[in-house]
Amino acid sequence: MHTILSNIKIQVHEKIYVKDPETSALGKKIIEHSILLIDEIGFENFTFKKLGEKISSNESSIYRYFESKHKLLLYLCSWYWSWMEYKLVFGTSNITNPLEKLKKAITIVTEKVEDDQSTTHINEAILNKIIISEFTKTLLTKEVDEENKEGFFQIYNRLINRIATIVKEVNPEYAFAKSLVSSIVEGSLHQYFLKEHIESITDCNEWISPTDFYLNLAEAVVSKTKS
Amino acid sequence: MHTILSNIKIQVHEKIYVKDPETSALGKKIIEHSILLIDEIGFENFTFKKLGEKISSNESSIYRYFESKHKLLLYLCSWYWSWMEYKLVFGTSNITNPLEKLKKAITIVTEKVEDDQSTTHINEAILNKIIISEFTKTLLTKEVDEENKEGFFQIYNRLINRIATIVKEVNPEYAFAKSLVSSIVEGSLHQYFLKEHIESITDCNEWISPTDFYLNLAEAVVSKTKS
DNA sequence: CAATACCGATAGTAATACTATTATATTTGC
DNA sequence: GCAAATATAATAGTATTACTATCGGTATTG
Repeated sequence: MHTILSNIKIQVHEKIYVKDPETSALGKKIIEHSILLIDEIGFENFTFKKLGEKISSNESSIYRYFESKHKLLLYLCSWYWSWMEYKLVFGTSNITNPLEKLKKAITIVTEKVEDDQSTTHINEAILNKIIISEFTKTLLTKEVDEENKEGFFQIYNRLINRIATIVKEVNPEYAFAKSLVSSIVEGSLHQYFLKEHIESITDCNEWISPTDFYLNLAEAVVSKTKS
Repeated sequence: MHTILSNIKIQVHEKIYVKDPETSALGKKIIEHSILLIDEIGFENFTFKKLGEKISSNESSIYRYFESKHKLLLYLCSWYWSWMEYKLVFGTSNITNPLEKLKKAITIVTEKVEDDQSTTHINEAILNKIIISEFTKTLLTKEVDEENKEGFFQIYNRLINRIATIVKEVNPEYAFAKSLVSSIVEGSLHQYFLKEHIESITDCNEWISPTDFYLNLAEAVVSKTKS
């Protein structure tokens, strides 16, 4: 996996950034430390000024890469889902049995994320924590329609639809493939959050993972005979 | 339902407000118009100053009721879930068959919300729109642990657990009752959001409702034989 | 009818989320 | 190797936000 990932290009929509952070050392530093800082203090308390201090750079320099902190968050999310899509495509490509393929897909998108050593400036395990706490906030804004039209959620969209296609292969009769997948992907983030913060309304804990829960759920749902 | 709801007291944790808005005309006006204004411009753009202008009152007066806009949102969410809990308890009380009871419960928490005429200053249909767009934001903060400890999410918690108990009655073997319910309640909000804004990743539309999706899902999951 | 709670108005503060300008480094292309 | 182009840093400035504090007037109540 190492060599392959370092070769493929993680795609992020061009209009999300002013200048591509992958093209300079400062850009990479911005990405690397924004992940750490957002995780540390939360997106609400995160500012470009604070980030500038952390990387011994200037607020105004960061604005040359991202026009707002919201766009930076969109960048991180896009990057994450692109990386996840890669893992999905790679991890399921050689499985022919649809149900097995679906199980593998669900495992990939719901399992605990470990750091991917092939990207030196991005810690995926920490980025995943940000996705858990901040991703839905990128959708839940008054600008969602425009941003969706611009294609800022394209990759996420494609990821959901890839898995929905697998669901359809397992059971062409099932009428809610997209809703099932979007609720699994988003729900999985939510279960991880509850596990850490509001344990009283989840069964997920040290021994039971969101993956266990959703594998069980998906299997029950797609194998259900028509009612 | 009319007379009963106007008699029961919707409970909101005391520490959420500085002064109970139910005790004065201004307080009720704050609640009524904060719902309308948050729906109109979104929580991020909502300020006490703007609300003050809308109700021909002063910013500082609103601060006498809520110490921050975050607390006001917590109030609205608590109110909503308390109202929903009432509807749940009332709507399921006379059903003895566990599966029927569960179906009814899921229907209540996932169906389209209509305005409840018995509360004159609160438009539940619009409040529901706010819950869809803003509720998860109340959880996804750096203060969630303290606030949870304070009991600010108590009612939501109780609602989830009430339904989880019904799941257990239907199938005592099922190991993920709480996760199932929390993912249905939160997921339903998400599906409503997608239906309005990112239709490409949901099957819900004019004809298929989140309720259809989740009734089908829950039935499949709880009736599944142990694997 | 006096006390008191309530509300509105005003002022002020530190921080946020930027924009604009200028100066200084650094890179690159010839 | 040097000029030109580009990137970055430093500084200043703006409108807005999210409050806090104070004060004076009005309505309520005991």
